[in-house]
Amino acid sequence: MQAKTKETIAAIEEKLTAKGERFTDARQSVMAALLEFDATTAKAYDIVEAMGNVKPMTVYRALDFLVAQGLAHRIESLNAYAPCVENHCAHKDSQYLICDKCEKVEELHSHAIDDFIAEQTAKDGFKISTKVIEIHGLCSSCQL
Amino acid sequence: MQAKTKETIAAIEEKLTAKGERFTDARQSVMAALLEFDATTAKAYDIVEAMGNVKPMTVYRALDFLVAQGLAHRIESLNAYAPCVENHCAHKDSQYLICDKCEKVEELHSHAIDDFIAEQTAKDGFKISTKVIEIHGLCSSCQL
DNA sequence: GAGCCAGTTGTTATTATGTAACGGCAATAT
DNA sequence: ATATTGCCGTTACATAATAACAACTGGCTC
Repeated sequence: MQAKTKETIAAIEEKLTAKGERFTDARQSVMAALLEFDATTAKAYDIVEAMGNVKPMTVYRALDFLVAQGLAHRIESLNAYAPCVENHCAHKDSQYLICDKCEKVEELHSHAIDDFIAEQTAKDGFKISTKVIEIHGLCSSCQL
Repeated sequence: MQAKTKETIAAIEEKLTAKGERFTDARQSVMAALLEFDATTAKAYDIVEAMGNVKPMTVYRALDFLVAQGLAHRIESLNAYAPCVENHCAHKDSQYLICDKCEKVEELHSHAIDDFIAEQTAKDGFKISTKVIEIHGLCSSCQL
């Protein structure tokens, strides 16, 4: 386990306990596993495998928790997850840039895109609850 | 089977043969089944069930074809499919408004949104290949 | 401390979703 | 007619996710 992972876990622990949430062993382990993939996406069963001796159910439950806490994102178009350590503003409205080669995920937080979509959908009288915005392609490093 | 479905199938047949594509029985049946769901999303296995006596593989193959031809869309966030009859411009860059109550899907074709995203991602040197933009919420009818 | 409650975990089984592989058949091309 | 290509049927399998229920844990209250 990378040193950085340990640090991050410790920092998260602090934040969660402050919030009154329980950062249990299972949750820590899954978060750690996710972080070890180093900003690339990981499938639930990748984590199951990486952890060894754990049941899928355990991993899915932990992932649900992490997503709810904004510590991970689910990437719908890949059935995968990415860790998220930075705590940005709302966190509900992000857009993901997913490199299909190196699998790294970057987040955009364009209020402009949000506003734009809100404006366009308002015309239809559509009431937005959640948005899935996942942009696939090649990151700058992988274009070489 | 609705009368409208038959018409639509016939129209598609014509268009596909003009393109040199084969609109086989399996493909027709799956397209018809998809249309019968009447603009709501359908899961692959819903179609398997609706058709009876068909294997999943058959349905998945037909769906792949239909998606490739722009006659259906895959909704990643639902693992589902929606028919698409109108032939709009590029067809690669649409945004979907998905009502979580009635399951109807509407398409936006906002060049503005596209341009905006292109502009934002250009800053990161990210080269876009495909975009998944799926907006969930309630359509105007279902808000009442 | 004893009892209680909500949240969490362990375990098993099951459902849902999607593919691989291969042989045969059908349409088209040479 | 024969080769080639694409399509289909079938079986088996792989991957993704959830249901259900019992047991445990941590913090409450009395």
